[in-house]
Amino acid sequence: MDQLADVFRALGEKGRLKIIEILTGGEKCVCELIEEIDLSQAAISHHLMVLRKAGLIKVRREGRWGFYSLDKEGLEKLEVFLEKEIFRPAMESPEGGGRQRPVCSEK
Amino acid sequence: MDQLADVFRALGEKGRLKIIEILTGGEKCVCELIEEIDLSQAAISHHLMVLRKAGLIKVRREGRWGFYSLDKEGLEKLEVFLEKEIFRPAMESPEGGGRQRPVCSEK
DNA sequence: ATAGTATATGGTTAAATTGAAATGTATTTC
DNA sequence: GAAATACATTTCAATTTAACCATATACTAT
Repeated sequence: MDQLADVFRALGEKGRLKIIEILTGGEKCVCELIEEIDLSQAAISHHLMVLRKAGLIKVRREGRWGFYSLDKEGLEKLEVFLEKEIFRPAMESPEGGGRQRPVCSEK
Repeated sequence: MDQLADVFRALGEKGRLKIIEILTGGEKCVCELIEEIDLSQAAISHHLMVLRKAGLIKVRREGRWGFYSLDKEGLEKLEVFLEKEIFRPAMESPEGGGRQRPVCSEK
């Protein structure tokens, strides 16, 4: 449940979100990311690391190149959690508890 | 697209995630959150502000009390974005681009 | 071996975030 | 009106994070 916060924190940055979006188009080489994103190579490399630690992407190394792609397993875990624990309960929860006085007033 | 990062950043903290989870049970008074979460009143108040700015929760004020609940509209926007822009494309993207050599090697 | 290319990593610094404490502000109760 | 309650806001120190630069590694080509 603490890992989950890491996942969201990883997504909570413009550059990293951009990386994820690009990778929805399929596997990409680091050099392509560098071309498409206006950040230094070092910064992108760092962001890739953060996303990888969060379980959102994975690498395949081929010689001196690194090919990154979405980690479908990690994303699916996220999707399931969000649906089951957040979105569905949220939509089903009553619209306004309707209370006039809270619990704290009852002591 | 920059707001979106704010939403994720808001979710990327244990305490705030906990608040969201509690609120999936329906509207709650601040005092209830204070009882259930092991953080100072000030910290919780601050987290509530962050979540509110991100459009994830909303307040209803009743006298001196504040009742917080999930912002269904904001959550639905998030859900739609994730499904359309991330999860679905991710699942449909080819498993491994299969390239042996990247774009950068072609110059 | 040498040089070059692609990427990762470590050090540094600035900025953002966190939480605690104190204080401020309504609102209610007496 | 005074005291108490519920909560928000400000201030500050500690921690975390992002970006840059320089350097390191890993592989390739010569």
